[in-house]
Amino acid sequence: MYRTVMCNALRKEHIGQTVSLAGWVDTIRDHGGVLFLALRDETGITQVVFHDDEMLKGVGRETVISVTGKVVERDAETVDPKLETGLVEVLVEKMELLGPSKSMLPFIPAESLETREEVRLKYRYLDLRNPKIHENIILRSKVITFLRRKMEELGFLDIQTPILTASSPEGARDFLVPSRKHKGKFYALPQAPQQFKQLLMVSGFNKYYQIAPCFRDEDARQDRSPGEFYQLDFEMAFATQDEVLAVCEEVISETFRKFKPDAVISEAPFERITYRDAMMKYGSDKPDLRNPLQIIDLTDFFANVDFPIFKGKPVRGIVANCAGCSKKFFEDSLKFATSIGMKGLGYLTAVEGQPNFKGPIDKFLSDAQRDEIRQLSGIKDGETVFFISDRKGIVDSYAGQIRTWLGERLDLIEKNAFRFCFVVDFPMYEINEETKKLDFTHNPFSMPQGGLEALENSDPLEILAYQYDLVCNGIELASGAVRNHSVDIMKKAFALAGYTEEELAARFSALYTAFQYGAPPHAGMAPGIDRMIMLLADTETIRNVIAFPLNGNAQDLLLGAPSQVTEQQLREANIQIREES
RNA sequence: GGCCUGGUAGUUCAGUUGGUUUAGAACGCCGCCCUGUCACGGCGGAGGUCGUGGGUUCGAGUCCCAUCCAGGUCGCCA
Repeated sequence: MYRTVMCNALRKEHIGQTVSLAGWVDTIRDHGGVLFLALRDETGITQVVFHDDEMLKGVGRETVISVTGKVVERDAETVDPKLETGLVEVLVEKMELLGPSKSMLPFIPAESLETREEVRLKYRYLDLRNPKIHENIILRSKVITFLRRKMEELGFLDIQTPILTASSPEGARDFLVPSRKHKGKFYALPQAPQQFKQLLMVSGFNKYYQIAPCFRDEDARQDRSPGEFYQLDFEMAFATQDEVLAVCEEVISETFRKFKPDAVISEAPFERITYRDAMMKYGSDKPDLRNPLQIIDLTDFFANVDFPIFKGKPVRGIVANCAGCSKKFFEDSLKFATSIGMKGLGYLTAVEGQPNFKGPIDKFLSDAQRDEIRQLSGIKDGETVFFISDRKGIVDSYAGQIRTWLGERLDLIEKNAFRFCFVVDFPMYEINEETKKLDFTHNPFSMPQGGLEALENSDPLEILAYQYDLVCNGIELASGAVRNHSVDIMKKAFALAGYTEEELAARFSALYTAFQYGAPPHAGMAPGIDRMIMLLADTETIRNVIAFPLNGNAQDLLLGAPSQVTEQQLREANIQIREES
């Protein structure tokens, strides 16, 4: 037996007992004749005391030892209030060195957060000893367990789908795995279990879920780990959009309430915002509702103002209280605007008791127009309205970025809050700027609103899909859709995007065929596990909630992946490496 | 792939307009001292291809060019 108690177990009532502890040496304080050693395991720290420094030969920081000794009370003036075990200590009688450690560590675990990420990832096992990072991984485990319990309770079945599968049409780049037995052919790792979960619905499974690994060969972001990530993937037969959103609401809000009991969390039902409204009011399809600022449309107003720069273009306005803002604030706002590609940033400030506004655009306005803009914007004395104008297609994004900048700069973002909303009614199609042809906006599996009738009789760009996102604090947490389970509607939907029935049948042969043998209507969703835990752990990079993450360059610095393989492995996989000139 | 920022001791960083003999600090590491610390303390010490290659110059950590690496960001991505 290495230990009889863990390092956070001992309390006053254990005084007098003989115990064994095992763990890592956190610190050693040598007083010549008496040595204090902080022994750490996953649960905490216990101070153990040596009176013979010979016993500690070869023991340094991060050495793994086990000790046996008697639990004694600490004198009142020597208790350590920072430790839960601080009232007692263990007088060591016997020590065993279980795992020596090099004395020169790349970094001290407790200080890993100040260390370059490259080094942290190379010595990830040391990094993971940092209690903060360690806690994130424990939290991850607890959250996933909670999600599983919740899904089971709601009647979902946990079903595994293949990892070695066929290249799928999700839109991202696939990871390919060469086939040994089928020369020149490849498996692909799933970008999501999309087609399989739909096939499960056709198979008669009523509710499916899975903590599903997803693989996409795309570049990393702060909130997007490269290569692989996990989703709480679920799908429901005979379900409407509202029924899916209700499940999502229940699971997500309970999860956040359980793991963030002190935070302000949106009450279910979460606000539903149409894609069109989100783009207009927040300038983004993933609005951060902690930011109270909203964007207003001033296009019609400026159509009648003799201001050449805005003439004939869409114009957006944001009212913010900048009273007391310095000249530098306005200079910075302009600097930010130009940094994101805007040509300028106009504004007007309402001054108490004055009919005219302060700001460069005022001189273009008539008195009637000044009244009108006060009405339209609801601006009050001391407030400023900022104007964003550019061509359609980019003006919303600019307005959104200005909204975010103002919110952050003016410190308007609500603290310790999780503001959820569903963004719904995404357009089914969009125009591809290069080819001038119709593309699916999201994925081609979504059901168009209005069904076949809409596809046949409406302007395709006006058709909405039963496609929805869950957004929290400006982060896209989940995405889902009511699926298109009708072959007839599918044919028409693909025809509009320029695919023949033969192409449809070839590209999606499994679904295309399966749907001809009795497919139930079905719908689902997939919240991102990593992002959810990132929010719950209140950490700024997604790599802090993954035990062994790839770095931003999609490399595993610990095991050294990707790596070269032997000639024989290449031969067996029927792969030849092309020499670049 | 584009752009921004960075790369100096094990780690985190400083290093001025190119010029102070031997490139510094903190933490860590090693040695000695210390019987009540808890981020113990004191004294002493080791530790550097200034990312790499080339160039300018009497002289380069510092300037120029190229290149590699890292972080962020856009493209990409649900």
